[in-house]
Amino acid sequence: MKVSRERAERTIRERVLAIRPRGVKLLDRNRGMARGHLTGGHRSFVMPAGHNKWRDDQPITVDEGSGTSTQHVIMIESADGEAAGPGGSSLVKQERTEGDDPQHSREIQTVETGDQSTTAMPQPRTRRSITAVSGMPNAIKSETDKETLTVTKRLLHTGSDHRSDPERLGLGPLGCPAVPGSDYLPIFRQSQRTDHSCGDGDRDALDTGSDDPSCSYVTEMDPGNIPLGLETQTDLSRGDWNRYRSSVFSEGCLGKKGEGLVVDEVTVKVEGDVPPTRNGDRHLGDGHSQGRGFLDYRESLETNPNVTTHSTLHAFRDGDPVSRSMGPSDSHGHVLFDQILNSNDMARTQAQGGEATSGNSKEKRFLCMFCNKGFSCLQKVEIHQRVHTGEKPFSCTQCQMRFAQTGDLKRHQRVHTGEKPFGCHLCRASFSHSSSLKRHQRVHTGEKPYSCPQCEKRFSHQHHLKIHLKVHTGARSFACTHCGKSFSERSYLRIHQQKKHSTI
DNA sequence: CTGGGGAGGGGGCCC
DNA sequence: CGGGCCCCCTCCCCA
Repeated sequence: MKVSRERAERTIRERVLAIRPRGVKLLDRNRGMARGHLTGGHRSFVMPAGHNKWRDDQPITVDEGSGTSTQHVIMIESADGEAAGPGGSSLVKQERTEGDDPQHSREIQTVETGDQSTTAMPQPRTRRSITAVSGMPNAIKSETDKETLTVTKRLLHTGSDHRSDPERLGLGPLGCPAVPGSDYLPIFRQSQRTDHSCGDGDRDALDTGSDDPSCSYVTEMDPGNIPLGLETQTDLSRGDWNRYRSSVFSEGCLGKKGEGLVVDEVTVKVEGDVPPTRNGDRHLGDGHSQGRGFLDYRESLETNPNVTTHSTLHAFRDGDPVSRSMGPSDSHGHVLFDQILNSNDMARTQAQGGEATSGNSKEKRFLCMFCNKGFSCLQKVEIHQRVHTGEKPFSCTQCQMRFAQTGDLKRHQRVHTGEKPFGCHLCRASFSHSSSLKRHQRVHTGEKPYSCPQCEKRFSHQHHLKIHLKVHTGARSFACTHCGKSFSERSYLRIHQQKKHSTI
């Protein structure tokens, strides 16, 4: 397998160098940062193992600046790809050929001009989804889905260390980094309008009234130290806006510096059915434990044509199409952005961070470009923005789960190790979560901090209160598909179906 | 059988 | 990086 993979890589490399030295993205999901081979791999184009049926002639439109060209996408599945599970190894090669498609040109133009023109695209192409599910059988979207995909080449940077691994990003310690080389200069040019920020007026405290629609950072590009290309995991729960934009950098599949080849910024606009939100997905699904639930979750992420990713590290440039799309002038972007945060996120943002920009603005000068929440340093805002972008650079070596924060990964790994370091001193119970222990101890203390406003009933779990509230509201949102009977809880529905209809 | 409630597992996110 | 909170999920018990 190794020989096979090396051969494939060598072939790709040779062809890349021969054909399009700057326009290649190589992606190997098995060689994420954990292995240190390809630290900047994006999951932008993920062909499922077993679905490597992307034809060699499936084009991706590429803006070459002065014109357009068509790239071919070739998926090469490593021999161990499928065996490695959903995150199996795969390579994506984009091979440039000539022969423009007028339709592609139109797509590029619409993207380059941004704004509503993208949404008003007269005849969206019907195209096989570029976002496919790893290991999922019906991954390829219906041909009827209207999807477009545009790859826009923006920045070429070769010959340097395209650092993408969070540990190598050159970012300082989380505590508050001295951004290397003062690369980032926060500039607050936020509009009084907050269309791009979920319409949360509370976050306008630091607005300065500039017409610039976005909170921008000026990046003084240091060719040798550009933090780019965090591997991206899309996350519908946080962002189902239709714009897909990520920066694709590769250090070269062979891990050799200087061969980095760049299809730099990839803008993929996908139009299709309204995507399910994560919450909706979960309600529709019937399992969420580590097995099936996770796969469902992945499916929701990767099969949905509206899955988007966004590499925030590039999003601060002026003239950036994404910035425009998120700007007040982009009504479509406004709508899309409203979808980014579900109501829970909105409420949480307001509750937890809504005052961040107003309470201590001097301390929290770095604003999230998506929600305007303020942070005290750049790295924190970058981590926060993963909430919106879906970037999850930290992957579990055991199960392919991915996390936006390293601490979450560390905590998750207790699932595999069985470690439960939080033991109750009143009983023998132990937990992997500190919060679980704290919650458990309410059993001993009798504390029930969650009270129902309707009947004064109290609960030790907040979720219990939430369920209980349905008693008052009469909400029954789980209906049996067989008999129509509705239930207030999914578990009730499931039990009902098991007993009445023998499903599941 | 249905539904209410207790409890634990675990991810997201912020401090 | 750990602590902590929030949230969703499932399982279980019991009236």
